[in-house]
Amino acid sequence: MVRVRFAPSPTGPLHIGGVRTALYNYLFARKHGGTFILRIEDTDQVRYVEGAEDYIMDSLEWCGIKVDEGIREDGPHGPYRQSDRKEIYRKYAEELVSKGDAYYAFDTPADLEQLRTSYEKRGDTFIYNGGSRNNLVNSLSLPEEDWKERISRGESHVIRYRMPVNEDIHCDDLIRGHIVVNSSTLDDKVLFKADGMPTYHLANIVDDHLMEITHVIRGEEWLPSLPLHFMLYRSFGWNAPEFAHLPLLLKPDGKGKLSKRDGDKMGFPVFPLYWPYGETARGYKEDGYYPEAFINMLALLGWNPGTEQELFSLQELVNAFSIDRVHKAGSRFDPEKAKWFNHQYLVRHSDTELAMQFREELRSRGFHYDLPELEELVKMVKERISFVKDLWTETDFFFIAPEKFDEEVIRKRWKEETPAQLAELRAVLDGIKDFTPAITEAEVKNWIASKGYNTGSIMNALRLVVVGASRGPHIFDIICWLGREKTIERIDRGISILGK
RNA sequence: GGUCCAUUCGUCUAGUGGUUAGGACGUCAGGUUUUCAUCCUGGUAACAGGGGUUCGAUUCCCCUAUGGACUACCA
Repeated sequence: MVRVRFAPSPTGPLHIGGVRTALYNYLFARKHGGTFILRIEDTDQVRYVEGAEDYIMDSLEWCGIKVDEGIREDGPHGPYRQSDRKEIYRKYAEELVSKGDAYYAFDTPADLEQLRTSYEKRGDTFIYNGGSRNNLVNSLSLPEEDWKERISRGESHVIRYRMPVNEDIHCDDLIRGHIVVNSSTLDDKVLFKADGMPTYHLANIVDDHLMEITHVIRGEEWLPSLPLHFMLYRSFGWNAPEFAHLPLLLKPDGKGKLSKRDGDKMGFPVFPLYWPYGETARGYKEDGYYPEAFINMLALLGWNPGTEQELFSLQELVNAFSIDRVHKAGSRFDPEKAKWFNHQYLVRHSDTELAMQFREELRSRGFHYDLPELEELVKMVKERISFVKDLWTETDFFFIAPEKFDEEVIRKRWKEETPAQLAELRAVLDGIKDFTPAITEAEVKNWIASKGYNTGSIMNALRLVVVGASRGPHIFDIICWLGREKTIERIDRGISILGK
């Protein structure tokens, strides 16, 4: 039975890299008929941010990633928040001490900091491990009655893992294969902090064991601690789960991990939802992305099915997903492709649905229209937009007669004879009984031909007075949607403003 | 600095010893649309470098380079 977990830390808004990690865990669980668990790792009391926990859960919900066991849904392995599990960790740390695989250390952070800088000055690196622990203040270097006295006195202390000396640690990763690290390059990591909380390393291993996690799928930033985690499982005598370390999401340009700064700089969100606290951040949802498009885009960043299919529903992703098709190298995030995905999903939405959303937007702008009219509009422009909000920018001139007229177009299209021709056209339009695109187009073209006018100059001048610029759908679709009256109004207005 | 991981078009990637190195995004050109866009067609563009192994390496091994992660009583 597959059991996986997504274990974020509530230190701020959930980054899209985190969303992808959650997604891959979810896909893997669903693919194998397993369970997807959300565990909140809030053992750092200092970095805890109010609201982050709800943000994480709301984000997953928006994405359609359903949690099977977690804070909101509860489950048989709770609680699912580490601060609520506080009581269980100390005894595991003590268990390791009694086994001789961990020890008490009394060095203060200030002492260690000083050591680090003095080593650095000499060009050395300070490592708290088998090479140095005997010269430091801990239960391995101190006489037994001394360190026992310190503990009973309540002296501040931590519990550190006793990393073996010069032993090759062999680990396996589902994505990266076999990895060997010599234990002497590793340090005696703190497992239990002086504040009574476990560190990530301890809490993570204990909870994964207690929650019967079978596969740990997490970001590549955890790869360096994989040997430690292997050792912890060994010390506890537990079977280790399978591990898979996902490649990182990189900046679209330049170097390094994708960060909030990149989004701000290049104009795209780095978070799924709007983050309302402190330094606010925009979200994909509020930017107008469909969750399906967002998820689809994210899924293909670092994984692919080996076929040429690019558009996947969540269910299709579940069916196609496999961990061994996850790419090894980090992937640069491409905001342009994200837009393309959204466009693909937008055009697949029905005209009616888009029209309903558009109607809401128009209402907020003070315009009230019926659905069928708006559906006509949607039909005209949906192919050329990526977001629902683009409906307005593409069709604003349908609702507001142009205030300004494009200078470039005026220069090219507004000739001496234009006002007179448009006045004639006005009369022609006025005489058309059935004001539909097909009939209007035919009548107007007949008139142009009979007069020997130049089609291009008439059509473009008409577009100029109706739209104000050289853009928009087919001109006859535009004027027929507007109706005869408004079209004529705009012609009159254009002639009076642009004159001759 | 140390440890570990990675390296195919600008970007996401396919490819597991013999391919004209394929697709998508972007970009460019042509066609369509007497607007703009869409759409269609086509083009551009990649195996980081050097050694091996092999009849033959993008593919296997080593070195170098480059990039990345980690190096906290943070996760």
